[in-house]
Amino acid sequence: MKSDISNASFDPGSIETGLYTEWEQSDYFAPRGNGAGYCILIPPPNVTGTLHMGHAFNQTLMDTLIRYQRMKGKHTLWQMGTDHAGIATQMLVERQLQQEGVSRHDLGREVFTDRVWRWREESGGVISSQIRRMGSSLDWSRDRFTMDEGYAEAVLTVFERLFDENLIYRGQRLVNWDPELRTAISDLEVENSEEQGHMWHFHYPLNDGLTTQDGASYLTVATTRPETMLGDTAVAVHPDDERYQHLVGGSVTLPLADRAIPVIADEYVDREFGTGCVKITPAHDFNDYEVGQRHNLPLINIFEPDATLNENVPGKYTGLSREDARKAVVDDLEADGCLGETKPHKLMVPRGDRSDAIIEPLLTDQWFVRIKPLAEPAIEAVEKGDIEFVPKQYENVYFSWMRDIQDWCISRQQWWGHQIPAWYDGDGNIYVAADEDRVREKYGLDESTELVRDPDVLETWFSSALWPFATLGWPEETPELDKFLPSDTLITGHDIIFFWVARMIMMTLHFTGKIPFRTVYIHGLVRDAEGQKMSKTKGNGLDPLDFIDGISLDDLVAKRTTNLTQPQMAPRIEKATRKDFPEGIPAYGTDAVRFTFCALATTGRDVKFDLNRVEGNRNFCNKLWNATKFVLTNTENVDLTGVPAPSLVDRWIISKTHQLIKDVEFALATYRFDIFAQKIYEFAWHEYCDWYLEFTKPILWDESVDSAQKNEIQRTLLTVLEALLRVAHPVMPFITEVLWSSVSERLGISAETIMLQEFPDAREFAHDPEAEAPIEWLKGVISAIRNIRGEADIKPSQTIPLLLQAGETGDRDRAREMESMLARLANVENIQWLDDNEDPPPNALSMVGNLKVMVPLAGLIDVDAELARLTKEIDKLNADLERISKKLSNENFVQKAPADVVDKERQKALDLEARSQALTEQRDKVAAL
RNA sequence: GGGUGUUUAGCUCAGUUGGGAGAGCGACGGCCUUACAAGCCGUAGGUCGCAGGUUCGACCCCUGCAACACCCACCA
Repeated sequence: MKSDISNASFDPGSIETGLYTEWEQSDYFAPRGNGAGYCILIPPPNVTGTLHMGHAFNQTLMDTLIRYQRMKGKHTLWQMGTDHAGIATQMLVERQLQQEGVSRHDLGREVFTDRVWRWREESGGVISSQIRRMGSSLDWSRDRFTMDEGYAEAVLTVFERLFDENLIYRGQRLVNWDPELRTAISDLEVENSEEQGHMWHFHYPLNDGLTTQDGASYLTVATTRPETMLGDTAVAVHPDDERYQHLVGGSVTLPLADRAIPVIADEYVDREFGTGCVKITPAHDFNDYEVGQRHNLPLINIFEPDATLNENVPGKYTGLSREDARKAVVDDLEADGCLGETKPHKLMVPRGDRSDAIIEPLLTDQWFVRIKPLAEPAIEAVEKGDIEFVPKQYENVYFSWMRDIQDWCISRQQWWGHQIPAWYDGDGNIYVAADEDRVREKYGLDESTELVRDPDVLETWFSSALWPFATLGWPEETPELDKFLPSDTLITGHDIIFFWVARMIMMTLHFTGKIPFRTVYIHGLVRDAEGQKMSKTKGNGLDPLDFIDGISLDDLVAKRTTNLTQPQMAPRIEKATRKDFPEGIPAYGTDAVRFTFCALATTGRDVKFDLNRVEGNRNFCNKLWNATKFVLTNTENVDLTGVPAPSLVDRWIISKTHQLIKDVEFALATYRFDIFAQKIYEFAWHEYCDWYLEFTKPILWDESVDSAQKNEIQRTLLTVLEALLRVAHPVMPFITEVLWSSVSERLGISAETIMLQEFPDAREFAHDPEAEAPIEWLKGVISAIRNIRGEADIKPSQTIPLLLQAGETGDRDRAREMESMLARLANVENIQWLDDNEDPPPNALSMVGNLKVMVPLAGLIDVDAELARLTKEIDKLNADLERISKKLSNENFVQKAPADVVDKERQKALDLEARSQALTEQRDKVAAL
């Protein structure tokens, strides 16, 4: 992309828009070249979703690695794909229908799913365009959807094989039931939260004249779920509990229901807790279910799928909601004199992660994956180190879950998703194959057998689990499977380790015999600046696109307050928004946002997202822009022929470039995206711009300097900048592309894009300690003068004379050599060397090593201010000196510490002492004035 | 109840095998110096959560405690 940057100021929107389309149309994102394969799996976003902070963070890291590896010459694939997101998508469309006043049942299954497909067509483009706006270099040509034809084939094949291997079964089990969505969900989809409730004590009258030890004619049970008592089928006590042993085998009458239920003994009961008597409701509690199994208790299901009470309870309760039934039961028990004490009680309430409805354990027929046999090899793969987690401690999280894994409920009573490929005949026999024809063929059934297909669908994560191989053409044997499986790095948040990562490992190992990926990089979750989870309900969410492209305050308020699940929050959200963003949010651009995410990606902790960081990094982009502008306007006539003969400052910045490349490569190899960003920032701003560009000015602008010398500087300005842009490209693709096109042209490089250039090689930039030392010395002297200026309040525009004295051998030559830079960067004139025995005029002194840097007072300097500055400096030195002397006078230290450490400390003490002494003498002189 | 992580400058966070406490933002002071005021120069902030231990030496290793965060778990 060609654009004239010499007169323009930095405007992210104008350079970023359009560039992505050019890249994509030029097919730069597709795998290319003969290098080794490198592949990253994208966690497929919901097809009907919109980009959120998690995506932006996640994709920044993935794209940084992908672009880096592509530049390293790898045959790189980052494949695009989206997820059908069963429950989430169905809920969304159902909500739309609700606004139209119809339900999915009014439409019927086929019309409804057609409607979802249509919605997917309409809205699927949103997330794609947002991902493009992030600059993510995904291979769109291989875009997959978890319900496209080939993918569906993979899903059906997996289901059938697992069924045939007896690893999938159908059974009646107590499952987590979401009464609002009216479907089963898996253990992982249940979120437990502590909520305030009550503990009720009920009296169940003993039968046959039995009494307790203290003479009561009833047993007292405690419960947090009064309404479930209507389904009780026993009361349990601990077998060794002396208080109740004599009652075991007897019975009580269940009030309200007026049934006799047995008193049983079971180890499950905790004698210490409550009264030591537990009501047992096998059909509505996971523990009670187990107890019921052990004692052959009947199961009485008292709930309809929507959690209203059914006909298995006394008629007056039938049809009531859980909440109403609870109240009625408590009231009626009280009226009957069966209610004991009631007290507030904190309890864990299970809620559906999608619906937020309270989950009900319910006895239903569901499909399960027998997971243990799949888990074992998956555990082993991580134990052996074939798969590695970064950071390492997540392996323990993985192990602890995998070793205690429970069978996986995969059927959902929904319409949107992969319908389960199982058919039933009139006798309830089960047949599994991809479609009905294949069922008949496989099981030898003719048309006389009537088959009905199971109406349920598979949960979304069942199909996502196949992502590593289903996207590459499995069950066909494709070249892609060969090249890109296993993939290299999986980058994801810790919230989906169980949902997705573990299941991919199990499924991929089982069906391909290969691991799905070598490294799992786990990043933190994105929170707001206060560390709160971002959520629509709280109204503290930020849409990445809003600070990439900017948004007005009114638009932001509108966005945050529409479609709220709790509309009453709107005023509060509006107020907070107007306070936080009085001017709306400016457009910071994608590069700044990506750079920020990288900088925040320290290992293993959540990130608090702060827009101030984005602003700072936008400024960094601006810095790069202007530096390039400077370089371009000062290198117009550069001559690139001949062998480079870099000067000392050139050699210094080249050596720094060498170090930069080594540092960033190490950072990426160890997944330290924060260090990667930090090194680039540090080098570009504080070495290249702050120092090197300033060093070049006196040379470039001095008419007495010969053109050959200028040319070397110009050449280095360009080559270092060109390398820097390539180093930074993985994290800030847009601005580097634009700047690079001009810089590379100046260097005679003809190439269409930076993204297919090689990543810089450290060996092409000489490591040069002999150039670094004098330049660091020069920086020290300049800083010393600036310090005197700052502290003594000498105007920058005031040119001052400079005196130098003492110092190391060679300092004198250095000073002469770099006089022009010293003069310009510190605005000094008449640099004068004094012999060691010469007595300097009254002056302000600063020490650089042993070198005395002096600015004559001569009416320039306030004596009191100078005394204060010296005192401060001396105090600092003396504090250091004291600490070191103490160390050195410790015999143990001198004897036991390594000799080189001791020598170093001794040398340090000598230096400090000399400097302190010089400054102290100086203070006396100034004081005497 | 079990587990993991965090605790360093006003804020957000680095600190690689134990050997002189750092950055960004913010604050303060000074500058329109011909790339950039989205900038430049300078300055000030920290008994590194607490208490012990190991060591010549601890932000770093060990033990205990505290606070916060998150994950897992069936306590009626």
